[in-house]
Amino acid sequence: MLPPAFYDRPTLDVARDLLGAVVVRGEVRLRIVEAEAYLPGDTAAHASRGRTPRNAPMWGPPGHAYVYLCYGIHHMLNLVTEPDGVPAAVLIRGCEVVGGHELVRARRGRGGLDLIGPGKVGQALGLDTSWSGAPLDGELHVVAGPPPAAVLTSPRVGIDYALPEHRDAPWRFRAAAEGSVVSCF
DNA sequence: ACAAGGATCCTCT
DNA sequence: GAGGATCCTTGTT
Repeated sequence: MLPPAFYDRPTLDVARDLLGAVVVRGEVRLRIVEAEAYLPGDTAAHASRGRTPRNAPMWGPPGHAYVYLCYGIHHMLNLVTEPDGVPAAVLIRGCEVVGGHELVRARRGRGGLDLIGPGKVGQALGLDTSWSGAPLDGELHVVAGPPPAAVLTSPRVGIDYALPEHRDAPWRFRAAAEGSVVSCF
């Protein structure tokens, strides 16, 4: 499984390198195909408005989860990066189911196995805010996987409130679908 | 103690 | 393509 040192690096590098890796909780195994970086000093990041009980894990040691509730419904999974004391994380925005299909189907209901969208990832893993701050070395962890053949970058989603230089920064990373040409952006 | 809004998803038209 | 769901976190009174 990926060690804390993997996360203890510049967040943009970690976000890109997470593509192809597999998030594991029990039977459920999800290959990461889309992620966004939230950097120190980034006005799109929760951490930019100061440390609060909710976002405290972002300041914590690397290799831990930061899970929060969005729109009262969706549990978002982030992986904390950079050294202890530096607030940064990678949001897992999209995955492919590579194990535990039945459990994912049961958790997602009619939603099926499509896991493009951070809320769907949290639901497929059965996460809630009690997982926030959990180390990624136990029931929830990440293992290495084959990297994608190509990586697409684009601006991040849903952060219109951020300063333009952060709103427009290409800090969203997506694995190019196998056999596809560059498109969809 | 209160009000506002959010790193979204699903359904319906 | 638009709107509602849904509730916690946060900053303010």
